Amino acid sequence: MARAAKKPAVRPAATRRARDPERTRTSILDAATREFARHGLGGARVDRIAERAGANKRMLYYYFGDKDTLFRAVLEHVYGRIRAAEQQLRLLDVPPAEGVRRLVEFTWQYYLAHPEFITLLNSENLHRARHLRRSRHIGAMNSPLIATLSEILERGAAAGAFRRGVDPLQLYVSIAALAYFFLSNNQTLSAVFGRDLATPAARAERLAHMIDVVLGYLAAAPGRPRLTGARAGRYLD
Amino acid sequence: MARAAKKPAVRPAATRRARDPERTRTSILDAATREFARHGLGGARVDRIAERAGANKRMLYYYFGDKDTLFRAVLEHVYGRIRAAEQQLRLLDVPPAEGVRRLVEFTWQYYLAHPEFITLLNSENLHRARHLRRSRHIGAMNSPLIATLSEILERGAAAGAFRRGVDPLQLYVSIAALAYFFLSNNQTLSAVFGRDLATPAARAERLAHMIDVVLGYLAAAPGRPRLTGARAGRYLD
Amino acid sequence: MARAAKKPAVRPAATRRARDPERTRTSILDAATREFARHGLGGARVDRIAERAGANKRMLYYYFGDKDTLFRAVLEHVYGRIRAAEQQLRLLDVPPAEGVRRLVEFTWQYYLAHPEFITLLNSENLHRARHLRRSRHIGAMNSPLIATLSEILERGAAAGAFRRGVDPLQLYVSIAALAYFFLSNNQTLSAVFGRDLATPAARAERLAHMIDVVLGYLAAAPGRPRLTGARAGRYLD
Amino acid sequence: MARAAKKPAVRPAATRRARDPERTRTSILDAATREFARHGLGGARVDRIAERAGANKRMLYYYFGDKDTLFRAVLEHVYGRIRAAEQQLRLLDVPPAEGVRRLVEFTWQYYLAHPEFITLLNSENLHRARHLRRSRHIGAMNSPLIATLSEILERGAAAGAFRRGVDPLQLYVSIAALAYFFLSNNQTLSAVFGRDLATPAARAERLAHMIDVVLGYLAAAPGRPRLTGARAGRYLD
DNA sequence: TATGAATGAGAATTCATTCAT
DNA sequence: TATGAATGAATTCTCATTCAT
Repeated sequence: MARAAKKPAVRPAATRRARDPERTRTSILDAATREFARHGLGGARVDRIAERAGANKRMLYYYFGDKDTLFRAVLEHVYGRIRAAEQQLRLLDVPPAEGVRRLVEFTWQYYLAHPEFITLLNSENLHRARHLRRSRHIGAMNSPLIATLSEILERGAAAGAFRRGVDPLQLYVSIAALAYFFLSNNQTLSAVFGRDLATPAARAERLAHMIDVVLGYLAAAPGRPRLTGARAGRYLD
Repeated sequence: MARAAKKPAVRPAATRRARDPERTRTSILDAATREFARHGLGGARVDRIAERAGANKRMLYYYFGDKDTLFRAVLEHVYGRIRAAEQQLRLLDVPPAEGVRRLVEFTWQYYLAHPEFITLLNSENLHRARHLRRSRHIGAMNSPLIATLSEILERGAAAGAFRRGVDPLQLYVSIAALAYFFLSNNQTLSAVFGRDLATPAARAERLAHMIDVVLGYLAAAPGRPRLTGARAGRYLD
Repeated sequence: MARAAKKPAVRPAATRRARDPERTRTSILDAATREFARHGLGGARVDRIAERAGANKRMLYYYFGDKDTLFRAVLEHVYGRIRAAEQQLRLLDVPPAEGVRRLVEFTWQYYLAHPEFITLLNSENLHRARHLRRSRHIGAMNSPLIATLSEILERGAAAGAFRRGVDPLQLYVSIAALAYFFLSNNQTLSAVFGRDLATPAARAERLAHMIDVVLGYLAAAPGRPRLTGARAGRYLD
Repeated sequence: MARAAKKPAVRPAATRRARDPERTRTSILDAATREFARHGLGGARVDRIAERAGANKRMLYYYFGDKDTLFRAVLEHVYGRIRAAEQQLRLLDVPPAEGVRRLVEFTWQYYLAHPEFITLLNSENLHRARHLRRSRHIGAMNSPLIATLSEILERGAAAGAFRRGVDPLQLYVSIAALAYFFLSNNQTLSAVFGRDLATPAARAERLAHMIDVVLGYLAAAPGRPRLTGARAGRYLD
């Protein structure tokens, strides 16, 4: 209805966006990943995403519906990438202890190389996993490494190198925790302890420590009294 | 459509807020803590804070200047509370292993009882510790437990119960990490693994596992080759 | 938040719309009739029309130019339909009173069966008949029933059954009014009077009343003093 | 959070809006009445309302919540006005026929003087009385004239001047209908019949006709067979 | 004739913040 | 110290329309 008569669009053909849907979609997704990672869901700006993607803001809604759905797409995207990277690991090709060490190193390096994964997950947790739960791809986000780790633990225990009764899920979570927390909270830790924990040296120390903790725990002499499985009941609130 | 609209405001003088500056300030701070914890800095709403505090929005500016400064005040507040709680611990009154166990339990229980601490820290890290660095009280946020832990580690090593060469800061961070990550990421972990990790049983399991990991690591037989301190250089990027 | 987003569009060639220009045009017109009737001109959405028509949005512009012109086409379409229906009436084949009764009944039933006619007319009146005035078919929208009614009134008066001096246009408008208003305003009347006026019983009552009014008026005893024609001057503002 | 540092507001005190809440509210309501009446709910623009009210757009939300609620407030407002005007009528102070005539004249003149009432009601009916039904004042919108009319009909029937068995609600609706439809649809009727129905003469004619119809109907000789009450069953669909 | 992609100007609504009293 | 009213700049999302193929 005569919505403000169009200007004859004098824009030269060169600056017009190429008709490449896939490319448009991808550039929006990349820009969104970056924006959400940097500012969180609440702080992210749709305008900035569109601008950085070099796309018309309208396209963002055309392809993704709305901001929340776009956020979900971003989550699925980054989960997809970490799962793809995990596929490359060949943890069962080496001795158990080496396999665990590689898993710790991989986890550490992945988080280090993909800081957006950490902040995106934090945002999603702030929102109580609202978007993730709505995702149809959620099943695919469950890491296949749990099964691999289970196998490693069994082999290690069978060889007498590892303690018995370790829950692979708990261990997986702990490995993630040791790396994730240090990086996620790097800024506040550095501020509070008055010590820059982002230097290469500080990082190297951290990785070494993490490996020590994990392997040290797994290798612990069996004779010692220990809390596991059944005895955990003591800690029920 | 449909939202709260101005009602003709006929509040009788009697119900008007008493002129109790301290109480006003405190209720604003509490409401802000809750709001920032729940929605993050970007998602928090000044209006909601004022409303929940039962204070006029203007008061918020009167006492705290602006939203960012209020957020900083909240951070200082929650840090103050955890430090106060830590003061109560008497970790040196018991044997080293017991002291460490108590520290793990304390950390776990504090985070569990104060979920706002976790989300507030996550928000602050998203903002690269911007507010914390501006705080004059930042020195006071450095936990005194590092020193205590250092003493415990020494005693344990001297008694032959603990391994040597453990960096108390790294260990402190690891203990925090094992608890923090599980709780901070509880929602996404539960969603992805299709397993409710917020149940009492799941929590009890986690705590037991954490204690196992920490004590198992510390107790690890010294004879084994291990990566620490000097050898960490291998992990420099 | 949450809306329809682009799905990767993998529609197989087979399901693609056949190249049937007339069918495309018709389905767009039908969808538009429905959309404009339901939401008014301002509330109607071009997207919804295209979607419901199963046509590409571009086609809508190809065939009708723009939203306003499409609205005009819809008006012409519905006017055409009511005129066609009126052609079927054989009001002069029966006695005058019966003819009038049939006209009232027809009017009532047509509006009842075509609620879109009412809301479309309301929309057009809101826009001060802007589209209608631009229509080239506007002449054809003048109901032939005025002439028929004129003939009926004359016959009735000649037979001493009807009063004299009745303006057929005024009567035609009144008959329409009695039916139209009740149906057009059915929702607000029902709400305000706290009585569902859309039930079969309420409708039957209304029709009976309307017939009473019209025939009662026409049959009114002649001797009584009455205001018509010349004396209407009294009501000039 | 440092939302674009405010410009020092160099606006002279004179142009600053007076702190008169009631006046602000009223001017918004008036502007909204006009805008909704002219463009319908869908076509109305919140910006235009604010501008015409001389108020900041934000105030509209401050006082009314959102566009829909504002529309509801407008409806309540105009209903309130017509009910107030009806209160002034003293229909029982004159003979029955004169009372009815006055009611018809009042209805006509009110609609004529308040065209916004008509278009607002049309809009509300387009939206299926959605806003009205949500109104808490809906009870007060039921005209007290129904009761008055009932009394008039009884008196007239007792005096042998009016027919018996007339439903006051139906008659009230018919009176409204005869006036409302002519005015509501004036533009399309004028266009279609190629005759300007907005002239003083056309209006005078219409009013005279309406009075004739209503009084003629009421005065109709009782002996004639007639459809009322019980016999209405014939018209059940 | 048909389609999916793209556009720019709005549209409603929200937000942190300030003013007048 | 406290309050309700007011502000202007965003912010998300929408809409009619056009382009390239």
